[in-house]
Amino acid sequence: MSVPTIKFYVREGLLPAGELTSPNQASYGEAHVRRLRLIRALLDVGGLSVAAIRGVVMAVDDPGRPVHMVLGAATKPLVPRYGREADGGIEEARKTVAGLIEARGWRADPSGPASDALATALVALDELGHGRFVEVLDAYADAAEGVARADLDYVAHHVAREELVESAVVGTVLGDAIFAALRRLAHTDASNRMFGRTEEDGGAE
Amino acid sequence: MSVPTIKFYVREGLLPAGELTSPNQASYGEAHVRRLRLIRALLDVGGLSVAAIRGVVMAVDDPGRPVHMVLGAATKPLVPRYGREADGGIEEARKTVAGLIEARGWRADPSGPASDALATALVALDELGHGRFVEVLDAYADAAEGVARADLDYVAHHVAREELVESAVVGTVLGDAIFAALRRLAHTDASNRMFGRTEEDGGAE
DNA sequence: GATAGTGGCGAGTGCCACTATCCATACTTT
DNA sequence: AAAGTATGGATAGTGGCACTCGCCACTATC
Repeated sequence: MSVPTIKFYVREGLLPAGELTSPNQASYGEAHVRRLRLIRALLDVGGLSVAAIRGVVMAVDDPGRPVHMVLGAATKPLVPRYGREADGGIEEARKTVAGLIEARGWRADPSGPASDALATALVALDELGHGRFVEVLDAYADAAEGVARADLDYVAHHVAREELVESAVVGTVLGDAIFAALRRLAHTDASNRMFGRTEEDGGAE
Repeated sequence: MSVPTIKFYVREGLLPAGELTSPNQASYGEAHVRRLRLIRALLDVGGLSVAAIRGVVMAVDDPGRPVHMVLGAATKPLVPRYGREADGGIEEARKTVAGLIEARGWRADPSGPASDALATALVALDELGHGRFVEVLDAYADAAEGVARADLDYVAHHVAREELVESAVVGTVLGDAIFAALRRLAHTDASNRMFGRTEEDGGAE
């Protein structure tokens, strides 16, 4: 971690400035190192932009807000922003999403950012000729519930209350990466069973 | 979709040039439109780079190769490239991953890119004080297997053999996005149940 | 026959995550 | 005490990437 980079993060508001002991001497503590690791994790593994990370840390550092609001604010920058404003059929996709939320009994906003992201992805899939994919959406939702349960379980056992928000952010971002990697491995396994290969370089999907 | 952008894609090798009917007139067909949609999906939803997409389409278009090799080549650019070379403890994480693959009986390469990505994420988690997370890794793996089964099921029923490779790419990328969104929704649900909120703006994580 | 569009190509744009340079001051070494 | 080095702060520059512009010769269209 180079010094100029750290200065850059301080300027961008990702990292609090060290406490000045003299006009040109500042001291950094364990909290700074920890924050730095958080930034690197969100940046490298999560692929977040500096602006998004700024949003996250501002929410994490906000002292007086009720927990669930901080959670909302902190995780809002985590859902990726899709460029295109869906050429068409987005309404139908939204209905599908709303129906899923309804059927599952989820207490979630059918017009929130996560629902938007889901609808956008479904539209893209449909445009590529995979409209029938919605038929397996339930299996995905089952898996998502399973993962969410595991996350809650972990949080309940291993996370202190004051670390809750940061843990939620970390878990959301790194959890995505971990699950994606596991899915790749499971796909590789399936593909190799199907086509009868067992070793070699990259591993077929 | 602006004309210069399309010209750019052709130049970058993402999109085959149209068939020239005159020295300066080319005709584009359904295949081009489809390819364009694929590119936009990978770019916008999947967040792939142009270079990665070039790798994908080259593999997809390669006619003579055995299916599993094309699958491997096509999905290789899909696993994200993490910048940092893990400060330490990567060896232990690798062992954890290898152990998981072994325990699951997965036919997957414990030193392939997906395994690498998983190990990197685990290291990052550990550095942030969440080393115990490995305890819930099995639940994640269960979910990943469930999703992979659903994917296979979908492919078996709805995908023609000649579309297999492209579908695998699309499914890998969009599937990630879809699952991530569903996970967000499931988290929102859990959080709202826990903190007793039911509506309002963004949806708390 | 003027306007507008096309293929092809090199160069330019804007955004983003850094990185280099500078300055004045302060700590460290000898 | 003198020399060298490091730090905080600020401004400007770099490189990569996904486009985007402008130019050219030519052609399709009104």
